[in-house]
Amino acid sequence: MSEALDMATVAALVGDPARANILCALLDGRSLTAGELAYAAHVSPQTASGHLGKLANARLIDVTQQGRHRYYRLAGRHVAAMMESISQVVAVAQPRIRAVRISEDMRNARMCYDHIAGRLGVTLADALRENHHVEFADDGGLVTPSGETFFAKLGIDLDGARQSRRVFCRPCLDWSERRPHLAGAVGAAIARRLTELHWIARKRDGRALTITPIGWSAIERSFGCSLHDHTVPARPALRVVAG
Amino acid sequence: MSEALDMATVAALVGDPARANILCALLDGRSLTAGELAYAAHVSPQTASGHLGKLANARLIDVTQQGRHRYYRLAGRHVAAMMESISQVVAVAQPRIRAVRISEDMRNARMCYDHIAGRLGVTLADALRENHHVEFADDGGLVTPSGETFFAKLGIDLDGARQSRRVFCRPCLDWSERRPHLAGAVGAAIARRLTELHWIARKRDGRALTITPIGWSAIERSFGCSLHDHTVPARPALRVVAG
DNA sequence: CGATCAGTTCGGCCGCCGCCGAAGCATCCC
DNA sequence: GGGATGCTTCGGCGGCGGCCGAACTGATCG
Repeated sequence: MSEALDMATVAALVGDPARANILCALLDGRSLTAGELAYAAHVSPQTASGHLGKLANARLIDVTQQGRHRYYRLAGRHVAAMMESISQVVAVAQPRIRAVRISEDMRNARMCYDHIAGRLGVTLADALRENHHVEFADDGGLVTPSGETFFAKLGIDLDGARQSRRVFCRPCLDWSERRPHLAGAVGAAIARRLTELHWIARKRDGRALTITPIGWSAIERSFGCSLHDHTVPARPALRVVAG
Repeated sequence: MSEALDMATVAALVGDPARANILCALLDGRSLTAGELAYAAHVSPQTASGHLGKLANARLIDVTQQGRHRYYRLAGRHVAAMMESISQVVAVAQPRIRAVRISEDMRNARMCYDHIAGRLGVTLADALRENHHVEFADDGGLVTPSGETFFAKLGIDLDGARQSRRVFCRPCLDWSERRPHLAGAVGAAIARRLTELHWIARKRDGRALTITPIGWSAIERSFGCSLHDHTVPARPALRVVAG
């Protein structure tokens, strides 16, 4: 009974457009400053500050101060999971025509809290499934023995992931592609490893990802998939100079 | 971007105490009349009607008319999953002293959408895990080969459950016990089968469950667990007469 | 057919909450 | 120290939305 009241409180926090925008902006797992979040939420700094205070007070987000900046981030995976499940309800309940313009960068490859989403995420998940390295059900999955050796060869530490007490392997309905990509501990481990190998890299301030020229062929080779659906990799020299 | 707006809309629907109460009341998967829901939400019938209209309009609940009654139910598992994930955030974010009085009936055994929760749910999950019939990770799990035969012997159709495209097996943090019970397709199949066998039965209008005298020993025997933590089964003769 | 009951619709009241301007603190830089 | 900049607090305005009383619809029953 009182549980429902607490749930209403939490839901009401997410139920404000500005706060929902803030939480969505944090969904990629990074820390953002109050100013950046105010901009993302399309509200003034004072207003954002109020919202951030409420979210932090309810322990949906955490803060760390750094100089005169305050960095906010999601309080944990459980918050990301909640946002995802709300998004699922939206997808099921309001299957309206997707007139919304999704940036091509985001569609191609992006981070979804701590794993890879977008065309790249779906392509990788398809490849892993086709090669019987993983199996999916509606809201769960598992890594096959052949998958174990495959991930080991890639340098992905599955035992470590398993110890994290997270599920190994979980399909997550892709927001833009409407087909599952790989989430869970394995999804996070893959994203971590591919970043480490510089096969993928975050674009400057955004959830979008770049597939590096090295990564392009390396991913196609090791995952046995084709990335031809993706746009050509952005000129890396330019990016390095710009960065 | 617009996705965040939609999410805010859905979250705002859950964010009202009366509506949260309504959704929680429907969490056991049954259909309730508008009047019952008004009572559950502690609001007048007119007010409840307004809320129900909004929830139905947003496709969070479905309606069927029967005579002069209108029966409302959750629009699907995705809604139950969302409510569960919100509840998880509440549990993690507000670990305050549980001063709330939980009814002993509810703590002992209850339905959680379509599977068994409460002490019984946790006990069953523990037994299944101890006997290596299932394995759990943080947010996923699997049925072992020994589990397959175990469930088959109980008359639980795992293949059918697998075809439903739901995860086989998923731990779900128990609301009252703070430890995992078994959810997913297997959880639902177990609940269905145990009801079929009359080992458990719903108490009259509520999520709470009764363990029948037959069920008491049968469950202890077949699952290899002790139910001594549970209260003695309520007098069945009385219940039959009353029902 | 009137009476009753379940449920919804209408209308108006009221309070909560999101919003921004202005001011108040910190921190950093010269 | 002075003056930026980043963020928060305060205060008052305005509107959305939840609430209930009253009236309406439609089903059931004698």
